[in-house]
Amino acid sequence: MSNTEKSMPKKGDGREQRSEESRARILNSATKIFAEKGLDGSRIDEIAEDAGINKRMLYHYYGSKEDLYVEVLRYNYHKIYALGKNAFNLGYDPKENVTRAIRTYFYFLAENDSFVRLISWEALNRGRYAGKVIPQFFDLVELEFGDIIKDGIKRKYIRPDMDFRQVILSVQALCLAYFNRREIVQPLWQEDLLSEKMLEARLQHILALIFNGIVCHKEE
Amino acid sequence: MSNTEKSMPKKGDGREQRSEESRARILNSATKIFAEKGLDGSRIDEIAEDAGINKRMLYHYYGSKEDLYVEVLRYNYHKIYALGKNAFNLGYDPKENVTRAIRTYFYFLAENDSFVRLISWEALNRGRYAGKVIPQFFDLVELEFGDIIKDGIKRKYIRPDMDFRQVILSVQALCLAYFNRREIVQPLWQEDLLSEKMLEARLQHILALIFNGIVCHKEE
DNA sequence: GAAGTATGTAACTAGTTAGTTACTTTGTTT
DNA sequence: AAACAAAGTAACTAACTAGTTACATACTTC
Repeated sequence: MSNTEKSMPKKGDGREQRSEESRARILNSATKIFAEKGLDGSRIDEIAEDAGINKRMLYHYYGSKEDLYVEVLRYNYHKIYALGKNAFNLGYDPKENVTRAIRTYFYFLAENDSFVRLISWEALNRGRYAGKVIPQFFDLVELEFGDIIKDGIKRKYIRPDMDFRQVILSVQALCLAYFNRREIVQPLWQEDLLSEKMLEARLQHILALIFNGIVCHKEE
Repeated sequence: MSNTEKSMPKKGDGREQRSEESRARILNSATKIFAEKGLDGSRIDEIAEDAGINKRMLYHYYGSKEDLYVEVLRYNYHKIYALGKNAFNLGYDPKENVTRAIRTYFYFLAENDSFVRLISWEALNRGRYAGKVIPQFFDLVELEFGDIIKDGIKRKYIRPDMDFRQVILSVQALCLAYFNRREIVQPLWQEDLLSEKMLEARLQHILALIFNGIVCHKEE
């Protein structure tokens, strides 16, 4: 669905508001198209058309294709930054903390396909553009999750030989890969990976793996 | 390093051999450049120049940019197919089997950066091109690793509630992410992620996670 | 309500890019 | 060695694409 229909500027609007709406429409369309096709695969004309705006104004607001791309990254990374700030706070029970953080992260990814794809493109871009944006946002989430892990170790719930950086990377990987590699996996699994049932099954698998691994343990 | 220097066709070579060499040089250069920049980011002219060959011949041998890309995928997927055939055979000890398979896969990725990047691009392409190649190769590896997991369950070493498809995806994710997200992680970790020490540390972390998870267990 | 400024449009430009064509060189076969 | 075919070259084309320019419209402010 194109962006145009839902919010073309009305004639009576104030100038500032219309401009604000134009900027927002461009950002939404750019998010959609950059996420779908990457920086190289996307066309400025397509973004402008999808946003229902003239190319002239797109350049007026965002300067260049690359600048727009960086803005898109900033805009989307901000979402997960906000998520971390709200949902990653430390409660008493370590298992509870880790579970909540992973669940929050997992369902955030499930609902933000653009985000998943944007960070995947960026990984392939070797973080060339994300580097301009990440220092402000990303490590904050990582650090907050890192605190949860470190707290779990201190309370002797998590094994002390676990490097929290490795754990963070692993949790990210386990969550991301499910969405990231969805289209590759789908034909082999023959199931709708985004159904409520399958999402929950994946989350439970991740939690089981993170907490206990695949091996039979006598206790629990 | 360009491909040209090492193997420009010698004047005395037979026609067939020169042609074979040209095809190979194109495939190597294309692998390098497609892996680096993706399908959209790569230029045919750049590939031709790197291969030290005229564009005319590139089209003569491979037809079109997309066809060449598919050939590159086929060529590289074949490597891991060969790997699976040799290294994923079933021994007696389930833990041993899983360990060997993961170690083999992990170090294969460590040594085949192009492969890592190509499958990552393909995930973002929604498997559009890999789909033409995967049926022959990829699921074979997956199935062989699947057999190892299923065997482990039968022997009561692996928990019976583990879905082997989820386990495969998780192992892939844990290995891939380390290389895939290397450049993003590097500035935060401040270490050379490809050093022998760090590679082995990551592998040990993956094995620990897969077998036992992060939680303290009394036995072992 | 006039002047000024932000928003918007369409046509254009200069450079790029996948793919082609007309032609040359070189190895092979008889 | 002549005839043929495969390998190779350089210049070209048509379509595309990021970014610009000259011009028009409409809101705001004085």
